[in-house]
Amino acid sequence: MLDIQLLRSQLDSVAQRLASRGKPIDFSGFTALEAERKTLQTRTQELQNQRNTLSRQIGMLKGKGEDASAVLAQVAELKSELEAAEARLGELLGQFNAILAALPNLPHESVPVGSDESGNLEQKRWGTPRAFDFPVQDHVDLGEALGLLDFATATKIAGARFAVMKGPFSRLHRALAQFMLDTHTAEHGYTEVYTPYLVNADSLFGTGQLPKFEEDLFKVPRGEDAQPLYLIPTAEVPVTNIVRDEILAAGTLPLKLVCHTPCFRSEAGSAGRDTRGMIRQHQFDKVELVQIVHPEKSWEAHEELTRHAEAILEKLELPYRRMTLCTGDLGFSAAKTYDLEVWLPAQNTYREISSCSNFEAFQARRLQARFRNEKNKPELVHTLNGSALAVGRTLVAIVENYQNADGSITIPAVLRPYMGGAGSIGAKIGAKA
RNA sequence: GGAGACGUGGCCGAGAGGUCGAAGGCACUCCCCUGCUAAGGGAGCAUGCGCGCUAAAACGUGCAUCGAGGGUUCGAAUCCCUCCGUCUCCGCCA
Repeated sequence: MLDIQLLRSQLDSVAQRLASRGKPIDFSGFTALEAERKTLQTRTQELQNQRNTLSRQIGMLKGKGEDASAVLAQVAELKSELEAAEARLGELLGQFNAILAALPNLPHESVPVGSDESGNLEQKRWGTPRAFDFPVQDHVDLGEALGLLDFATATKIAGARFAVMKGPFSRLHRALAQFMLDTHTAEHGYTEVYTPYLVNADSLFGTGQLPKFEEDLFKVPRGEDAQPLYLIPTAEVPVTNIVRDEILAAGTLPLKLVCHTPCFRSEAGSAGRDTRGMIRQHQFDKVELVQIVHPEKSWEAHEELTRHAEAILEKLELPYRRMTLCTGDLGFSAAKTYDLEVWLPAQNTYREISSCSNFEAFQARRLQARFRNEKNKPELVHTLNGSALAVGRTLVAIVENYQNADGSITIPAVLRPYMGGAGSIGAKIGAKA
């Protein structure tokens, strides 16, 4: 959420910066709305002040056993105007809140202006895509041939966009998550957390998924009057919400948290995209990094956090590149985002495997997540997060990049301890009857 | 699932329709006192928003906020309703 003060005082420059995201927002009604708000709020508070003053008099008079009917009559005169003013002001403030809740974050000055992903800026490449001397297969062909990846059964159990893994694939999937968690906790200074996979609407509002993006979520209705819950689309939601409505002591920052969870996305707007394989699923695992930092440290933290994600790819020796998302491709809540894209030889391209964002105070304002600053005053924190990494896509990347001519898959050295020492996946087990 | 109790400032805790944004304590900040071992005295100390002043603060003033939202009332922390949550007992259970 943007600062309402900023909107009031610098509407034009805010509108301009938001327009760089591609869809210009119509602020034409805003100025009139704001003018009405200002006079109405002042008038309402004035009336409330009169009512409060008179009511206090009534209390005093009655306390002394005196007649208060004259003052009561005075208050009665205020009543209708006050009620009307309060009602109208409530409407106006409701409209402001709705506008505010739907406005995306301001892109940082360093974000390149562009209309879509073609405007994203490549920052760096790491590693060299391997040259294959045999026809490259994708993870679906490789996995199904090994009998370790089964989409047909997943479809039977649940539907499209789910996967069943078996044997060494399942273990590799688990190994990846363990390896990532161990690296971030042991080498990057993160504290591992375990959180709910179902969250309430307040939490999703806090990180920015609600109210605008409800159709991307799986909603779990409950009883008649009970509030619905939602399956988390990312651990960002429960983990960042740890600090919702909190005022943190100054010494507790930065908070560096890492969390492995499944993520659930309805992929409502993605019908027909990436329908093959494990790239885009309704359910996938992810290891997420979250940092809650002092506002002056967030840009530094953004670089650091991105490096932590890159470190995983480097340890796995997977070629990748780092992209700075342009204004048109930037997510709703982010001020700046680096996407890490891993090389997928079967697609002969780089595909997103991590997204590392600085939200500055945008989420913190929604969350009312604050800390006591140097003046001992509550001040909004800055929040950041990044995938490090999406586990399913990492598995895809390993299977495809480490494939051998015979259809077996070499296990990257750093993962072998997690795989019982195995150096490759090759034997066909659990083949379909 | 059944029965009961409860939700107040950073924390603990009083208040039970009127001058209460809220006693008292702890913590914290500043000042004074004090040559010692978590000593004493004084002052300050919630958040958001509006308006004024300001370069911006500080400051002044008003409004709102005692889990959240509604209601009753001239007036609600206090009464009523709904929701959220906590605790105790019983039942059930991975």
